[in-house]
Amino acid sequence: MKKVTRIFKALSDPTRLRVVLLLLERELCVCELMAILKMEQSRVSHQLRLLRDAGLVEDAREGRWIIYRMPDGVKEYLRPLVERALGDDGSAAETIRRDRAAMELCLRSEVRKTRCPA
Amino acid sequence: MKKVTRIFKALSDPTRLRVVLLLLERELCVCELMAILKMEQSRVSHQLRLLRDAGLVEDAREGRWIIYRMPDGVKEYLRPLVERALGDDGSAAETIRRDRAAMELCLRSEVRKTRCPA
DNA sequence: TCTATACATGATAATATGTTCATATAATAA
DNA sequence: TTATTATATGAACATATTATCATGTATAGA
Repeated sequence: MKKVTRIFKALSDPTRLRVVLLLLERELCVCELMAILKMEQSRVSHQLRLLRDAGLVEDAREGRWIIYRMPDGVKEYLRPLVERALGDDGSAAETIRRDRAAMELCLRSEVRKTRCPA
Repeated sequence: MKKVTRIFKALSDPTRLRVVLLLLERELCVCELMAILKMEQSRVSHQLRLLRDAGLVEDAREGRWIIYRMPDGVKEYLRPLVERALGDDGSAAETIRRDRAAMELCLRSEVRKTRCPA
C-alpha cells in the first residue's frame, strides 16, 4: 500500500495540491509559483521537493531558472484522480480559478525573460 | 482545499486505506477488523475515529458490537477514486486480496453471533 | 449483581510534518 | 571578478501524527 498512500499523502497538503493543479496545466519555475501562490521561496522549494520525492514532478535547470513540470504519465494518472476527488467542491473550485488567473497574469507579464516575478 | 485534502489525508495511511477498502465491501465491527488486520484494539479504534472525523465512515451500536459502515454516498465517491489511485499496483492488489480472504474467513466463522473473533 | 466482552478514550512517547530563518550554490550580469 | 538572481538546503521550532499503555464505559450473560 506504500506506493498509493505516498501519492495520497503528497496530495493531502493544500499547498502541494495547489501546485499539482497548476503543474497539471503547465510547467512553471519556482519564482512563478512563489508569485502565484504568494508564498516565500523556501516554503515553495520544500513542498516541491516533497512532490519530487513522491515522483509527481520533475525539475530541470533552464538558464538560471529551475523548471518544474509533471511528466505526461503522471498527468494522465493524476488528472482524473484529482478531478474526481474535487467533485463539486465550490470552495476548492474558487481557489483553483484564482490560482489559474494569477498564473495567466504572471505568464502574460513575461517577466521571466529577464527577471523573475517573485 | 481543506475538504479535499482532508479526504486525501484520511487515505494516506496504510491502515486506514485497508479499512476503507474493507468497508467498501461490507460493514464490519471493530473486533472483526482487528482479526482481519491483525492489529490491536486501540490502534484500530483510533484509526476508525479519524475516518469517522473525516466523514468517511459511520458507526452504530448493535448489541455489544459497534458496527462501522461506509454511507452509500461516500462509497460512490470513494470507490472510483481509490480504484483509480491503485491502478495496477500489484503489491497493493496482493494486500487487498489477502485482506478480503481474511474477511471472508472471519465472516464464515460467524463468531460474532456469540463472541468476537479477535 | 457480578463478570466478561466489545469498544472508546486519555496519556504518553516517538516520529513526521510544515514553516521560517539563515546560509549555500549555480548561473548570469555588470 | 564581483554582484545579483534563482533556487536548494540545513537548522530550529511548533505542531501533527501514530502507536502503545492504561483505564473507563456500555452491554450481555451467569
